[in-house]
Order: sequence, then structure tokens, then C-alpha cells
Amino acid sequence: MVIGRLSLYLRELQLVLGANKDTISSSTLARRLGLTASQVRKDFAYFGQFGYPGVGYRCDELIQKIRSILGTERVWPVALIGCGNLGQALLGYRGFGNQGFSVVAAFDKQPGLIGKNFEGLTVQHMDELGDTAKSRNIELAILAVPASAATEAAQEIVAAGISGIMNFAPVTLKLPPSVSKVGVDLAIELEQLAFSVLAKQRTKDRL
Amino acid sequence: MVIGRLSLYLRELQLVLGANKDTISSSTLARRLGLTASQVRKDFAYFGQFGYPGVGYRCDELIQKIRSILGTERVWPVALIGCGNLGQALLGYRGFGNQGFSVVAAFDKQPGLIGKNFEGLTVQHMDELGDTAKSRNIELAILAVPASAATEAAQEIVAAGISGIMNFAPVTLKLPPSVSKVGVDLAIELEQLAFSVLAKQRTKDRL
DNA sequence: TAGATTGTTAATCGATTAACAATC
DNA sequence: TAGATTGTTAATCGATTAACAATC
Repeated sequence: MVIGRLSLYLRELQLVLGANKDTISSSTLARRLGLTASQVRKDFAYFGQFGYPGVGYRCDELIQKIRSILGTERVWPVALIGCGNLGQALLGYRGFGNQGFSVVAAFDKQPGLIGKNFEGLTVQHMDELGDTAKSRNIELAILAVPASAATEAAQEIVAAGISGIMNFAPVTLKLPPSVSKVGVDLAIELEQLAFSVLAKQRTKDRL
Repeated sequence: MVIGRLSLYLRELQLVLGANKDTISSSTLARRLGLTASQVRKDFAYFGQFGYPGVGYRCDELIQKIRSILGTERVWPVALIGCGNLGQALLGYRGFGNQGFSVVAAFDKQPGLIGKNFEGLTVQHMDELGDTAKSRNIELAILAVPASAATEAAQEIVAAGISGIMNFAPVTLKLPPSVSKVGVDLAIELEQLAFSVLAKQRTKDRL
């Protein structure tokens, strides 16, 4: 819960630093993110004393601290599983690199895709996942295959010794407790948006 | 909070129905999603009496109820803003159609993209957004432009009278309270995953 | 009827907020 | 010193869980 906000703070602090502001107060940061100053201070205090009374938080320092908590001081090599439409787009996505992630290998099962080159990466067959994961120290995988193939692919990912899966397929993966996951379901996000729009309309109608 | 889970229930119920099961109990549904049976029942009870004591919930009925709460009984026409890498992938994404969304128009500002055809849609210039939104009753927009262009694009979306934005750019949009948003930041999701993987490693090391 | 499962209440748990002494 | 802002405590708020009578 706190961890989710930590990422938001990090993103915002990078923007603030980019605007040449050295320090920021909890109240300013809170306003920018739509939170309360209390919550911001509480969140940071949970991990230590990061601020300076009377001054605020030093952006560069705080960015470092958050990075070290999240584990993104170093660069994580990532495997992409599934090189269809979405997978290819994710390969081209520049946002990962800035935040400490690098997609270093891409896999698929479709004969038509294997051997093809996307963004400097040659698509490998899934059978090579285990070996490549080992040799390249890959601990994270982005799963971008169709829903029907997701469960099987997840098993292969686990078998390859990878310990975190970012799942774009609209299914609930059943994984051993040692393996972490985050699910990104784009249709669900749109549903949440639709509900929110509708809720505002319903409120307005009621007045 | 509840609403987020409603979408998950919906997704799972569709799978259960696809497996030819007519009814499901709160405990089974909970187990499949990693929740408690109490929570599942509470969530549904919040919106009315949907179940049958001694029997469970009828999948088809419950799906209908959830759809009606979320507002996805009807199909929402959606505008895509930004037809780069990610935008094009989202155009090809099949998952939206099944859940009550249809991308019916695509926009960009890059002269090289305007007029091009992706998945049967011709890329229009942003200047046409207002007119098209009106004529096609578009209330939702998917914003898939680079971070540097996001704030300006968001303003144009709002000016076009659209009331919900799904934002893929890694910035916090400042919007009037009448406009809803959901943010999807892929780097943040990976950060959450990395933290979770690291947390498990740290726990293991401590033993 | 016996077994299963709901809807709902009351109890627990955790997260958020407000307030303020301590600090620069 | 005066003004600003933190870290932290205590109070509030909301969400989750456990338990069980009511229902099929």
C-alpha cells in the first residue's frame, strides 16, 4: 500500500528535480499527488528519517532512498515472453530504461516470430528461456501472451527459475508463493474508468 | 476499492461460465482469487442480494449485475490519443472488445502518422478530436503519448468534452474534478514487482 | 430433514488524519 | 529570533474478518 505510493513519489520527485528544485515539502508533494501532507510524512517516516525540519526533503537524497527501498538502484534484466502486438510495443517502450529495467531477451513459441529482430533483440524459442535466464541473471518476466496461453507460459517461466511475473493476460495466475506477480489488465482499468465517469454522471443527475 | 474487485470477479465469473459451471459459491470464488469468502459476500451484498442461500451465485446473473454496476452493459466508444508504438498495440488489443469498449477513432499530431491506417482506423489530427467526440458520442480517451506531450494532450481531451482519461504517460495529470482518470504506469508496476521479489529474498536471507 | 451457503452483525484490524513538540 | 516544516503520537476512520441466524 505504502509501496505503491513510493513509486509515485519517486516519479514526481524526478520531475521536481528536473525543474531544478532541490528540496520539496511534504505539503507541496502531497498537493501535486492529491494526498495529504500527513500521509506523505508518515510514508517516509516508515522507512527512516529522510527530511529536514524547517526545510523539507532534498529531492536527490529522497530519490536515492526510495530507489534503494524499491531495489531499483541497480538495473534489473527482464525477459519478455510473447512477442505479438503488445509485446513488441513493450520492447519499444522507453519508460523502463529510466527506472532501472532493461529487457534483455525476448521469447515466443510461434515459428513465424522466432529469429525475428525487434529493437535489437532476436526472438528466441521458449525452450531457451531457462538457459538464458540463468546466463543473464534474469529474475523478472513480462508476460504478454494471449489469455489462452498464459497459464502454460507462466509455468515455463517459473520452471526457468524466474521469481517475478508482470502479467498482461486477463487471467489469475496460480503461482507458488515464492514467485511474485503483478497483474496489468487493461480492460479492467477501462472498466474502472467507465464506472468513475458513470458515478459522476449519476451524482450530477441526482442533484 | 470494492469496484476494483468487482472487475476481478467479473473476469473470473466469465471463465467459470465458460467452463460450463452455472453457479459458484463465495468460498470457491474467493479461493480462485486469493480472497476470503466473507469479503466476496460483503462486496456483493453492498450492491444488493445477488445470491441464493444453500446454492451460491448464478454466474450469468451475477455477470449481468456486475456489468450493470460497472456500466459495461453497453459498448463505450473510445478515442485513442497517440498512435506511436504503444498506441498501435492498444488498437490491436482484442481484450477491450469483449468487455464493452470499442476504439472508434485514433488521433495524433505527427504529420507522418496522420492519414495512416491501423486496424481499420484512419489516424486523424488532434484538431478534429472535438468534432469526432461529439458526433460519435465518445466519453473515454486512451492517452498514449510521450510524457512530454501528455499534459497538453490532456487539456485538448478535456476541451473536447471527454469525461474519462486512461493515462499511460508517467505524469500526474491535473484535471478538473468533473473528469475522471486512471493511470497506468508500466514502470511503476515493474517497480512494485521488483520490490516484492526483493522483499521475499530479504525474508529468506533473514531465516 | 440435513447440508450447504447466503446476508448481516459485531469485533478486529490497519490505514489515514489531525495536532503538536522538536528541529532547523 | 521568527517562520517553516519535520517526525510522531493519539484519535478517527474505513475496511476486513469471523460468526451465525435465516434460507434454500
